[in-house]
Amino acid sequence: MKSTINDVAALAGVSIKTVSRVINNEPSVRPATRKKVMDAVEELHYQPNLAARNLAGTRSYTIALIYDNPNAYYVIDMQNGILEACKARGYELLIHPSNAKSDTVNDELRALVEHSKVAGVVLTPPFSETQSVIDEINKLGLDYVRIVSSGAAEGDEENCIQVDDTAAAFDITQHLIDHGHKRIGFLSGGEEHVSTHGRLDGYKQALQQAGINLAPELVIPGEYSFDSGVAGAKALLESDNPPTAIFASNDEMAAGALFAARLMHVEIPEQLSIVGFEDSPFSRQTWPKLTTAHQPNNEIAKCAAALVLNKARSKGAAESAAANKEAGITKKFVPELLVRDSTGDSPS
Amino acid sequence: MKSTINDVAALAGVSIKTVSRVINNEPSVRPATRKKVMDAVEELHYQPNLAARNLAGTRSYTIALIYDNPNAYYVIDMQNGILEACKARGYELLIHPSNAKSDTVNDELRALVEHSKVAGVVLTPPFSETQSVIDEINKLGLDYVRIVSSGAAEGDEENCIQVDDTAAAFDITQHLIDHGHKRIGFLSGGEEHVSTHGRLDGYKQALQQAGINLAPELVIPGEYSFDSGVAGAKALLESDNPPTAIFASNDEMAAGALFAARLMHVEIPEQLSIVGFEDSPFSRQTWPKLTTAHQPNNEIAKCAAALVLNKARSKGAAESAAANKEAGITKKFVPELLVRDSTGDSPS
DNA sequence: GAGCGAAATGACAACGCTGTCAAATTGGCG
DNA sequence: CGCCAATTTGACAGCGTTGTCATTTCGCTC
Repeated sequence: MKSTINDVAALAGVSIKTVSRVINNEPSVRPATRKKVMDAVEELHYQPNLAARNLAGTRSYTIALIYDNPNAYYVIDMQNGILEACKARGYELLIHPSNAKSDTVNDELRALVEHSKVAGVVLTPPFSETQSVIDEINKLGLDYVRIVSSGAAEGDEENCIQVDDTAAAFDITQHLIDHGHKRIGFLSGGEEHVSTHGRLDGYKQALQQAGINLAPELVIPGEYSFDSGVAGAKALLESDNPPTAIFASNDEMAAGALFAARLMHVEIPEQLSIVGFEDSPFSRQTWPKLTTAHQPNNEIAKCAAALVLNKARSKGAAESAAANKEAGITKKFVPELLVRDSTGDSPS
Repeated sequence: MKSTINDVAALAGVSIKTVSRVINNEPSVRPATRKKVMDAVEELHYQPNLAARNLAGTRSYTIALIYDNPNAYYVIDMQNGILEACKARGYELLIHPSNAKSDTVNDELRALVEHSKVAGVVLTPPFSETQSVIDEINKLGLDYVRIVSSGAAEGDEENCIQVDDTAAAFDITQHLIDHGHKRIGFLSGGEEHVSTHGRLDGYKQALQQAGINLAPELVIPGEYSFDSGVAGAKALLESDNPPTAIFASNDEMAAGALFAARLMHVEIPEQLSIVGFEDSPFSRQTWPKLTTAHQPNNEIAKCAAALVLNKARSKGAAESAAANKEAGITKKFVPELLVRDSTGDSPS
């Protein structure tokens, strides 16, 4: 039924080692031989057994996605993107949700390597921005790719897929300013995320460039959640001198802000403009639909996965190939402004 | 660094086979020996290597989750539940999104078995309700658990985790009836889902029991999506004799209905009541918050995973254990009515 | 067409575990 | 105290690959 490398070798009339060479794209196989083998592979629908490969080889065919993110859409997008890249190259993906608070990631990482012989990992915030995690990974000799907010790439650009939160936040804020808004509230994400600071920076830069003074009371701390968006927007709207627009650090918070506005009978966008960030599916399902910044998570994930996979692969093969193959992999993304219905001209 | 079964055997002063027996909980090991081995395992932090196990054994330590569902929350809940169960038993989970339309599942299933030696699968709708898929799985000799709408369990209750959509839909409809609603619109999910029919049945039964005639024009076909909810609700509201309440087959459709209502300046719940189904996180983030039926997906997934895992395990061990272990596994769930703010008394 | 270095191929061990089956140990009983 | 059956333990092969290293074949040169 299921064919092994032996079957292929027999059919092609070569040794199993030669088959191994062909399927691993190693050099030193004559074209004629290679063809014979490939034909046999084709005919038998041969697929190398992963367990055997992982066991025998020095390199492994499994990578892991490590995350701690309550946002289902984000996780799914990431996951699907990585899965695509894996499938294309015959790799397997281990999903590993963890807990940033509990501080057990490092142990889990070690277990992942020893227990399942993982070759590489894709790290998402906040792990991707935590030094101790990166140190551990280096100690373990794992290949990795960090999906980070630009600020966190430091001297490690090689291993990072960057999202330029600052530039995108600048654009968003500018959009608000263009509509005549001068008092713009800012709902912050969690302190531990570098993106929180990046987005705040973009907001500040846009204000400054427009000659608008930063009003510290308009910047509300929060944590990337719906409830936090509700609370933040409420605080803002109940203040003495409420803003005419609110920049929520992500779509969930924006949805929360929308909820708060509704609660307080504030019309959107007539009396208040609200923007989000990420372009989550539900930013299209709110009323009104949210103006936001499109963050292509699926694409980001695909690039991240392709990057780790190339690394893992280039270990054995020609190192030079690495740079070569990175062509087609985008390493820096700038979420693009997406104007929908939650923003309009300033009422004042 | 990483210890193998040999290290444990050496430290415990026994053969590797005995160690194997202990870690697999096989009988025929004297308590004293067992303890020696367990101490050694402890001391070395030994964890069996999964690739080796999968390669050597007849049984495997990997299961797969097969799904085709655009609802990120659903998938994540399922996934996390299964992951928990897997982790507890040292299993690995392969995530396998597929496409019900493309009809490639069967091939993919086969590849999963041959390529990765998967031992069992958890199937979610619509695959769990597709006979050809189930046939293929049986042919492959895979253990499986189907998460299905009650109607689809047929004579295969043993392998099913059932969700009683009919009972839950009945309760929801009853809730509406209790509030004086007599014209209740019904927004259907996709035809291919058995749950669609189950929910419709519950709706019909409640109407009948209350002596309300079914108005066929109030039942709108759709497909479990936001857009479909918008369209369905619009059609209903624009009709000559619009309903005073709408039962949307899931929360996404309900959110769509909310959107349509807003568009048409219909106040919820004053002029129209809307209910959803599933208790997705965003049913709490709409305005107003949705009345819905709480479907405990995470719990369902955990039970499903525990069930496949028990099956895979009991293969070698005492068969009798199976029934025993199933204690604690719920096999039938009835989503519970959750009254929030989108329903109220009938205006008429 | 003999000789040589390079390229292509193959034989075989090893990866870490489980399954099979044989060997050793145990305990009960006459 | 010895014998036998039952229980416990171990030796060894094998799972399907890859890595190492030896062997064969090839393409030239003179």
